[in-house]
Amino acid sequence: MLGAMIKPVRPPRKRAAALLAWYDANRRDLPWRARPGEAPDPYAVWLSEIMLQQTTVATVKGYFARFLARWPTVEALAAAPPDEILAAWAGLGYYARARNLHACAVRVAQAHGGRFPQSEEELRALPGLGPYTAAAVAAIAFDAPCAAVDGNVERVMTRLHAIAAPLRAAKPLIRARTEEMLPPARAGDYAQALMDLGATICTPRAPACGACPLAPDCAAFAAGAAEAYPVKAKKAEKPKRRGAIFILRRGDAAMVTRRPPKGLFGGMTAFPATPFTRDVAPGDWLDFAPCAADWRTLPEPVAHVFTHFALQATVFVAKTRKVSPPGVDCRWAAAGDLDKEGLPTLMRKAAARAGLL
DNA sequence: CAGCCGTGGCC
DNA sequence: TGGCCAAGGCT
Repeated sequence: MLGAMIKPVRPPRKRAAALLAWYDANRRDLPWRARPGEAPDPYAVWLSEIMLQQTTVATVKGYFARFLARWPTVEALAAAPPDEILAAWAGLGYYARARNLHACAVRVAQAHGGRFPQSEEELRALPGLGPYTAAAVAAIAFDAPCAAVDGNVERVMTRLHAIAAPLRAAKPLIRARTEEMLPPARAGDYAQALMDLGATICTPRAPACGACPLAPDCAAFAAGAAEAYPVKAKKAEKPKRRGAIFILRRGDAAMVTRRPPKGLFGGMTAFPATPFTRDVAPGDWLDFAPCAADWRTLPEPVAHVFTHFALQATVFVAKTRKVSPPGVDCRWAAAGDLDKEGLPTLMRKAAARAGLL
């Protein structure tokens, strides 16, 4: 009877074997993923990992295909004008990723002879690669024995071990639990297996525990409380802000400008606008117009929700006959070419509202 | 180190 | 409909 109260959990190595067996039978076929037995392309692995940061697989697929077709190698990407990369990234969000993408490509091309370094430490030193991405590229592209801990893994591990501490405090334990299962070989498959499990079985809501290869070991499942994990801190209330976007028409063209290199939409092409990082009172809006003109507001403001605030942007439109754009970094963009300019989604909404798209 | 940084889809 | 979520990194 001794031990009758102890849950018969398999040792980490057995759990990993069960996970890898499940992965071999259920792995997702993704465009950036090497087929079994084929060598992964480190460039494709890296590019996909950057795009997938806080971004869904469905959204990334189109961007990944376009980038890989246009810039097939890291050298090609390094040689591309940063503006073209930013424009191609438009709509994907978190534009610092695009700036770091190019900076990283240049570094790999120049300092590493066009080959990605294989160690987690060297990868971690590249722009845009944090703890997760460095480990993921090392494991997936080079089979280095590294544990890549992302949101999927955090969910799987907090459930597997019923880790009730809030996520931030739980991170060291989650890492230890992930590393203890790391198989000596197949580190890349292990990383991808955990992500596939998190994406298809161990989902945030309504997890399919009945189909989970780790269910026999899962403390949360045993307690019937899988959905209770991970425990997250309360989120701050999302502020509501107001602002304005200015569309200056000159015949068929509209004035666009280059956003400052950092901050919201850093480096992107956009219409002139009030600051969005704070609420700007309607009475102050015209202070930020690119020039004096007969500015008319469109009837309905454009609504756009960012990660940490919700914006209601009133769109102003005016016509001018001046030949030269009124500001530094300003130029005229033909309405028919606006698609190629690579406008962030908020600016596309404004253009559409003004009838330019 | 908590705040900043996009977007689209889901229920 | 609004909150939550998705393969995080930077400062």
